[in-house]
Formats: sequence, structure tokens, C-alpha cells
Amino acid sequence: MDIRTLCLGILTMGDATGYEIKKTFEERLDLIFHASYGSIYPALNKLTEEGLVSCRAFAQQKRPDKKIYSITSSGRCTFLDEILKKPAADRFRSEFLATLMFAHLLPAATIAELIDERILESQRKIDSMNSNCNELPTDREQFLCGYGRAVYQAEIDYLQENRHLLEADALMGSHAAE
Amino acid sequence: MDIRTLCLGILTMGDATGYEIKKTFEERLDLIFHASYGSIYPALNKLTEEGLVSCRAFAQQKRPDKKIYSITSSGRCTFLDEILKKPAADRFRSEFLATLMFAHLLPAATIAELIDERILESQRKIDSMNSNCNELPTDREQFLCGYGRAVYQAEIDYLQENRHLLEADALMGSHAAE
DNA sequence: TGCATCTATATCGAATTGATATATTTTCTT
DNA sequence: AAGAAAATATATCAATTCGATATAGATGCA
Repeated sequence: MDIRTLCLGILTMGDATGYEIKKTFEERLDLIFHASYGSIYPALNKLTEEGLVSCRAFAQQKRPDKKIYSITSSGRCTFLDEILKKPAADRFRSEFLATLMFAHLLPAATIAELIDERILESQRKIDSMNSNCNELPTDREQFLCGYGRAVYQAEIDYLQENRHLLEADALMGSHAAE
Repeated sequence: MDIRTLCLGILTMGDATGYEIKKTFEERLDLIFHASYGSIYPALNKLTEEGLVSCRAFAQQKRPDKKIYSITSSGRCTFLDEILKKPAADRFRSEFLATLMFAHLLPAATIAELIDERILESQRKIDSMNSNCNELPTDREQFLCGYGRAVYQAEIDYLQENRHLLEADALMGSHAAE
């Protein structure tokens, strides 16, 4: 599954411009699957070439046409085929955790700040989800929102209970970063 | 922080070949930060050019030299500077969750299988961590291992408690995927 | 003996990110 | 009402990274 496929998926929910598709990625998929203009616009061009979406263009003065994309029936089939495939493994990259891997090279105060900051950030995300989650239109969006909340909460709990393991480590090695 | 930086980090733990660095990524960082040969070898070349690592080459017959990389003192400084920076936000991509976003287009049986499979897979990862975690050499590796375990466990718990939300959704929409 | 796996190098196309450029309209603030 | 800021909307580009592929000797094991 690639960004092309997810653009198709978003278009099953209704016609949209490239800009609106980007917004959907940000508002409803950002936790799950990130996409930038640099991948969305080329994806839409390719999908149009292949007849999986159709495109109505509205001329405008002094700027590029506004283009509204719709999924075709061929696009719907392709999308269904695609989501019936076994999903590939998660891809996760965390600079935060990679930094902690080298906690012994950092001053204890730096580690403590890093963890404090992380906990605050995750709590902020949970709070904003709490106010949204129950108001989401579909059961599956509530499900995904709750999923994110559960994972963030588990992270916070784990950090609070186990940070001493790292902080002891850092303390001993704190002279290394002078 | 990029793969170049993490290659430096791995070399702070001892000299290594490109192959051994790849193995380290797989065995100790795979949950956190993935890297392939296609990024590791070019990274090592660039680091060598910049004097951040040094490289001893051992000639071999009929194949490329074996190259052992060591971090230089300039490399150590660069690495420390790098991990003192504020870490960028996590990057996460889950085809599994993206598929669930479109649960209403899939037959209920498919959704159920998908979730069953996911729970098994996560449980398998937890089991293999359970046998390793306590035997890891450093506190910080135990910490990271435990972190992974905690997050996977939270995922399993959430899926078990809330899968009905999706399965109901899929059931109602099951005719759509005929 | 033969087969699989491990060690070890490296490159290449394709996918994706993140930044940048452009320009109008809408909304907020003072 | 003026001016600033944010939203709408397009698109491209260099740099990063992935995933697959090619090569080939050594080692282990059945």
C-alpha cells in the first residue's frame, strides 16, 4: 500500500482537490500514515493517467487550474483489491528513542528534560483526542482515535515507571558530555 | 537525525564493517529506526570523506575489500552535537491501521482475520522480548525492550476490548465488497 | 556431497520528505 | 476600514531512504 492507494481511499469518501486530500491526511490519518504534497500531486497525476480517477479542471486567472478529482469504478476495484492484500509491517522511526539508546553519553539533566518534554507532548495529544474522539462521525474513526490514545497512555505510564533505569545510566556517564 | 548519524552512534560502541552495522540496526534498533544497505554504505562513504570515521581496508581476492570503520574524535563530537538537538517527531506508517480506516468496505470475516493475525504477531514479538529483555547487557537496552513490550501489550489489550466497534461496522457494509 | 545460511561488498530505480515558490481569498485583529 | 495572518490551491526539486538485486567465498550441517 502506497500513497497512491490511500489517495484512492480518501476519494471513496467523496470528490476532493489535492489540497483537500492533504488536509484529510493531516486531520484523519496523520497518526497512521503521513503524506506530503510532493507525493500527493504526482500520485493524482498518475492515477488520472491510469483512469483510476477522473479530473475536472476549472480555469482560473493567474494561477493553475483548480482540479477536482473523483474516483472511477475502475479505481474503486483497484482500491478494494489493494486493501484485501496482507498489510506490510509497520514502519516506525523515533529519534526520541534513538537518542535514549545513547543515554550514557548525555548528562542526566538532558535525559530528564527529554523525558519530561515527551510526557507533556504525549499528554497534550491525548487531551486533544479526548475532546474529539467521541464526536467523530464513524465507529471506525472512534476506534482509531481510541487506539492512538491507548498507545500514548501506555507510553506515558511506561516512561514514568521506568525512567530511573535511564537516569541512573546517564548520571554515571554524565562526565562524557562535558 | 539521519542514518548517517546513527551509523556514527553505532560506531561509538566499537569498530564495525558496514555489514555489522546493518546487523546492529536489525538486532538492536529495528523497532526504533530501520536502515537498509542502500542507505548505510553511502552514509559510510560520506562519513569517511568528511573525516568523521576512518576506514581500514583489507584486500581480498575476487571480491571487494573488507572495510572496518572506526569513529574519529571529530566524529564523536559531531555525534554528541547531533543527539543534543531536540529529536524530530516520530514517523509512523501502519498499513494495518490504514486498512482498518476502510473497514466498512471489507467483509466482516476479513476484518476479524486481520485483527486475529495482528494480535498473534504482536504476542509473538512480546514473547521473544520476554526471553531477551532481562538478559540485555545495558539498563538502557532493557529500558527500550520494555518500552516495546509495553506498547505492544497496550495494542493487544485495546484490540481485544474494542474490535467489536469495527466488526459491527464491517458487518453492515459487507455487501459492498462482493 | 550438496544445500542453506552467513559474511561482505555495492548499486539502482522508485518512493517519499520537506522545503520552497506563487498568488488569491477569507478571516481576524486593532 | 486597514493591515496582518491564515487558509485555499497549485506545483516542483534536491535529498533521503527503501527494497530489490548482483556477486561470491566461507561455514555449517545433514
